[in-house]
Amino acid sequence: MPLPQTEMPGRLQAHFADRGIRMTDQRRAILRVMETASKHLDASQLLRKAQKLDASVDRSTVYRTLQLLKRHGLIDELDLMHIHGEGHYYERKLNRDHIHMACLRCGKIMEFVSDIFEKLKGQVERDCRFRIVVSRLEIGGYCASCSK
Amino acid sequence: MPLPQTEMPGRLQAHFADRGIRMTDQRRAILRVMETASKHLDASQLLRKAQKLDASVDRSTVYRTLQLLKRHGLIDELDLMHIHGEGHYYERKLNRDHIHMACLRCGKIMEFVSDIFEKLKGQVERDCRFRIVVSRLEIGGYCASCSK
DNA sequence: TCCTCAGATGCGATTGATTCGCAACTAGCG
DNA sequence: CGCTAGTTGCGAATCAATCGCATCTGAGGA
Repeated sequence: MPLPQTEMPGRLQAHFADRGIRMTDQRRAILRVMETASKHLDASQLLRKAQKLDASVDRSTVYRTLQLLKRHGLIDELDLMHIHGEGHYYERKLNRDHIHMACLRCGKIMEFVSDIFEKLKGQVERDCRFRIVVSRLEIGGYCASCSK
Repeated sequence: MPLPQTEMPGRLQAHFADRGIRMTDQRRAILRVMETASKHLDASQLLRKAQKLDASVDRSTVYRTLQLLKRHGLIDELDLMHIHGEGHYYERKLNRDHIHMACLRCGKIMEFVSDIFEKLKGQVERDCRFRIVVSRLEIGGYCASCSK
């Protein structure tokens, strides 16, 4: 039997609690959507989904919460090569960075984890004496089925 | 003694001529700015510089020409981690892809060429059977002097 | 050299994403 | 339970980028 929502805060809510960041119904809804989203929500999708949990959530609050999450390094902001317009996409930052590939023909988004990517970041930190906070590798091209 | 402008077209103008793309005074001005820019112009900087060469250049023409250059794979579009707002930056695509690093404190932009990056792209093409057309690796963090 | 017209341009309006200003509201501490 | 700093909703504003359309022009052919 699943615990009631308030007792199953998830990592994002836990992070907020740890830092004494005030929790509101609206933030709870937004964080929950981010926690459970399968992938890559843009601001308006996030708004719609959050409003299903708490109808009072406003667009501004979504943007303000996204900024908060960005500042705390809890989410990554993606462009996905602007395949669907100029907006941004968001996803929870997980332990492992990954590459995003966008097929310019069918629009499919793929992800790829690579040790070589980790090595590359290591090289940048060492050779350029640059302390990496956030990194984003996006690739546009043609997926296997579309390049045939 | 430098040749007159019309006889020194540069690579972008040459590419246009090769493909039979119509050349106009406005495009000549915009291409010339892109050719000679040291780095990373956004659309409004590009507009201002192009208007110094041809006062009639309009904002729309700048955006239309940027689209044309993008479609022909002659320029890369960058975000530079949105350090200075939501707009885009453009630079001529050169033979060698490079990584862009943006210092979150001082705003400095650095570039870095790496064989490991080339290897990583090779891995993606091979392992994911993905034909890469364009790739963009941007890193945000703290440069050597700012991390002290 | 001149004609012609597909393609390019300027201008102003428009879109779409994001941010802001402000008055009202509320979480959470004492 | 009351206080107050932090948060919210709302509507207006901003900013980048695009569009519609009437006008103009590059460059190939007569």
